[in-house]
Amino acid sequence: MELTNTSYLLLGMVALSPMSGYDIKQMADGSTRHFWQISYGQIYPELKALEKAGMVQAAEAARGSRQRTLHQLTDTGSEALTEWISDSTVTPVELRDEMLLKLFFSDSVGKDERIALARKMAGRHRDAASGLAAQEPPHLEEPCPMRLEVLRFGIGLHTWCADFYTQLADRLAGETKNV
Amino acid sequence: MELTNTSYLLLGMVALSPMSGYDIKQMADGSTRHFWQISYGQIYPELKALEKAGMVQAAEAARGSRQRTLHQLTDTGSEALTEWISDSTVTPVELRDEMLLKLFFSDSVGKDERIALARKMAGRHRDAASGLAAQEPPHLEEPCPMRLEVLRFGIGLHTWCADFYTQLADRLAGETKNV
DNA sequence: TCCTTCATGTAACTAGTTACATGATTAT
DNA sequence: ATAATCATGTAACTAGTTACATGAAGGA
Repeated sequence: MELTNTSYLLLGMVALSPMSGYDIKQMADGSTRHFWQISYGQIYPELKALEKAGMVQAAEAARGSRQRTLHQLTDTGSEALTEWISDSTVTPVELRDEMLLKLFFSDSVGKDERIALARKMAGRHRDAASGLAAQEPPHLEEPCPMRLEVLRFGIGLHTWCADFYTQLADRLAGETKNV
Repeated sequence: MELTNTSYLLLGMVALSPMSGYDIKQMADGSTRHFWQISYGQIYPELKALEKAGMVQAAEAARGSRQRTLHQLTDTGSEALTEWISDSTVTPVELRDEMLLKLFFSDSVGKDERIALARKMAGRHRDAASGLAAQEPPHLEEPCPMRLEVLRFGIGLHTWCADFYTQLADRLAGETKNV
């Protein structure tokens, strides 16, 4: 079976503790979302496939009469996960930004629209940064240092972006030429 | 007809000057690639669709017996493009980074592997930044200021990332605890 | 001669999203 | 009551990539 990065995300999550598909989605939304989104449409079918491949083991764990299936990493799954993490093949970071595409072509529109766009972008990144900052655990204990490092990366990145676009907007507003 | 962001990328490109699908690909690879990739598999069918929708006008412009179809923006296309750029609806930036996903889960692997990964990532961003820097025009004339701003954004972003991962790797290497 | 670049295209595939359906539990 | 949350799932769709095919022109 060919595992995708999303498969490894699932393996990595159940490695932290046994989880349901719902748990994984919650966890991912609160951690990996800013650089790797996932949806239920991937999670549930993929968990089934991983179980079939012997990478995770499913166990019924209903709460009352509300069904719930916990998934636990197997030795095979753990091995596959470790191998994947250890393989440091360089892969490119993929970025897609509609607003940046607009900014790229915005020479043809009026100055005010251009500035407004840059300011919106600055705001977007400020919001993203503060959203991530809210995820930071209040206590200074560090059970999983790298998760915290990655979170701080996200905060720093969006803060940098916010600053860039703020400065850009200010600079554009300060220029006298162009209408 | 429902236009996608990729459609607008094509419109934006042919707005600069009439272009063939091949030209667009070259242009995009040398400019928008770092935040909006495109492939021939999208370009050619989409150009046909845009022509049918009256957004671009195709004209045969063979060089010798080597075929070539130039596409020119129509008034309808120009209007659609301007409207799209002017609409400053806030859309999220999409990021996908396999290596960052590995780093996120790398608490379970050895310290050396973790550091190696961070260094690889630093290198990746250094390379990306210098690749973009090579795109910078040598002459200081600015026909399309925003294109240059977006390029500088890319350079700055990757430089920031490179610095982050370098510092992270150094910090991890400096720590005494953990094996 | 042969490799690279110019140039256009398509078919098959992969990944991922959206929208929906179902139903139990808990909080307001 | 009823809204929100917990929980699982699927079908249809969309976007995008990959791999291939074709062929001419130009340079080594």
